Amino acid sequence: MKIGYPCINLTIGCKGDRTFRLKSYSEQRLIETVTNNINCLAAMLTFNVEHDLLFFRVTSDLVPFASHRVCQFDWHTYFKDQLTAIGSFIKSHNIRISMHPGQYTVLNSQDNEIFARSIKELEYHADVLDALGLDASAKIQLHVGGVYRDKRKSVQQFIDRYRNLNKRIKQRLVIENDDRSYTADDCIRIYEETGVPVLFDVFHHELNHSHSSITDVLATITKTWQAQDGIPMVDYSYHHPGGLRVSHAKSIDSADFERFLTITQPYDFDIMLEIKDKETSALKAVEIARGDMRFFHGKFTH
DNA sequence: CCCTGTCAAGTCACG
DNA sequence: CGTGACTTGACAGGG
Repeated sequence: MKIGYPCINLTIGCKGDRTFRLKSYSEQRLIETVTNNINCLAAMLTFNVEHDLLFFRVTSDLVPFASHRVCQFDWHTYFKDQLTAIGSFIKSHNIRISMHPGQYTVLNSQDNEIFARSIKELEYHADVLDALGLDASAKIQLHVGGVYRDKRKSVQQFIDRYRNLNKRIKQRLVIENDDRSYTADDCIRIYEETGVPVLFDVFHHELNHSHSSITDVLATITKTWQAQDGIPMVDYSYHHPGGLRVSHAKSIDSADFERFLTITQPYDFDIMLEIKDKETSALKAVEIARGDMRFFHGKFTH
């Protein structure tokens, strides 16, 4: 089990997700921004290793507009040395990496333009992970997409599109249950048709689930990850109970997290803590996991 | 320097 | 029909 947080670090004063407006695009601006973001990525990974945070999500903003037609720059070659070095660091410290394209990436879209842009975006994400030299255990997590008032048809569209993906993308793509349209059970059904691994989001499951319990789902999704995929990834967050607004908590609820670790004790997976204060909560989670080894039988990775 | 409207892109629920 | 939420605030022009 590895514990991590997504995309940006709020402690080290360098977040690595700098971007700019499309109107102000220039090759010079892109190079400056990507240089900053890559340097910050290296700094964040160094911080993480020093603090036993061995799971990290790389921001989709690493190379802004990379999948947009305005970007003709060969960033892949230009930054080859730096990316290779970061990839070596990741591998030598056994860090698990994920990426998560934004809400505009919709593989099952009914609009062919949106579909084509989504492919470009997935290619960009695969480019980043390939440039880092990472194997197929570095994943790109994606929601199934739109429902378009006909879930059966929309699921079939996803399956057809998935089957036609390049191997380069397919070997990295995993699907994640979302908070309103596709439940973990829906994702599992898609796995049965395609073999695509299922990333379990605990918070989304609480908002949008069928009958299955957390442990039922974990038992099933564990089987969707094959040897080359690595152990399952799980997104964990927490929302304030009883509140009118349903939103991610500012900081981790230690009791809830400990309860979660306890009920999921038979399963091994990497946990991404999607909590606003980022590494602060992830560090608390590491302390909880480390301090309560009787639950984990040593599965927590130091 | 501060303020704030706007930002590449999609889908869906809510009023 | 317009707005907000989603994985998230930051950019950039005007005062």
